[in-house]
Amino acid sequence: MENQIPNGKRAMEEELNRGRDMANQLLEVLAYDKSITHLQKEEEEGSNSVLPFVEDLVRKVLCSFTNTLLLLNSTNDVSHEVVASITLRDVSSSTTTSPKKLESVDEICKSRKILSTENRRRGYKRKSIAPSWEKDSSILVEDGYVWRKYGQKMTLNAKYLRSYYRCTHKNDQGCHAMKQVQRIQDVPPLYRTTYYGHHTCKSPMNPEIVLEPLSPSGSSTLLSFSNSFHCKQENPFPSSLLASTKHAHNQLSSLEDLLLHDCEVDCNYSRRVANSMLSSAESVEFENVFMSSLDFVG
DNA sequence: GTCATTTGACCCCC
DNA sequence: GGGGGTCAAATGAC
Repeated sequence: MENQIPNGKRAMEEELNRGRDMANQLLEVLAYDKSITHLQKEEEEGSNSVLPFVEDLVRKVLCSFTNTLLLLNSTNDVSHEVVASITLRDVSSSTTTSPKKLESVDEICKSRKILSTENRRRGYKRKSIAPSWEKDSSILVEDGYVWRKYGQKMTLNAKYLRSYYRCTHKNDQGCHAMKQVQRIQDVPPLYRTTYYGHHTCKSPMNPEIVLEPLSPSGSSTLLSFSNSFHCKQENPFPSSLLASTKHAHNQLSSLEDLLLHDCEVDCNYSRRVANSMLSSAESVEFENVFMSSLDFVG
């Protein structure tokens, strides 16, 4: 049954995967080039570099590949909208305790607990949808969207934590796309990324593209991206990779964390990317962390 | 002050 | 009943 995918479709998938891989490689090259020319550019203030423009273009290409793959994996005969089961707790009996009336810290704590247990789950939703698609990869490919981590969990039959992400634009644009990242293999590192729902947001990396709804079809296709380029860690390098200093800092801390606790990643790649994101001083600081992490690894 | 991540707890669903 | 998905307070970074 699973082999009923038409050859044409499979060929398209392979071609799209290849294109996407190449776009990723190009992005990597750009990041490397950026790090090399970083100091030069500082001295050449006012020079009009085309790098940001090229980078933007590459991201758009990347988004196109991602979106096309998503669309390709959707089926025609299933309802577009993914309906998550929404279960609201009976709120009629809930009480609102005013902390102002409490006299002791203990009581405040207790009231917080009460508020937590009685009110915090009113909007509780549970995903009841089949994954849109999933892929296994030893690298963690940029998909052109910005994700926000909302939880992580150790699962029963897994050696590693599973991380839960939702689209950053869930609140401002009501985008319900989600993904899970589960490391499934140690050596070589292998990650399984499972996508749920679809992006209805206009990604900042790709403002022109709004994804059409994906079907929640159970016939998710396993996409194996060939790994002709080196390891890029998943969420610590989201699509906002080079977008802002703020993100760069966040990613640096994630990167440090990776280097210290998840040493299987390609350190050289991480090093280049991190350096490309940072100022000279920060790069020096990062190098210190990097070198000490190498010492730690031995 | 704002925003992202961490983390313990809640609770749906198998 | 327990696993796993989600929430939201706490915390940290900027």
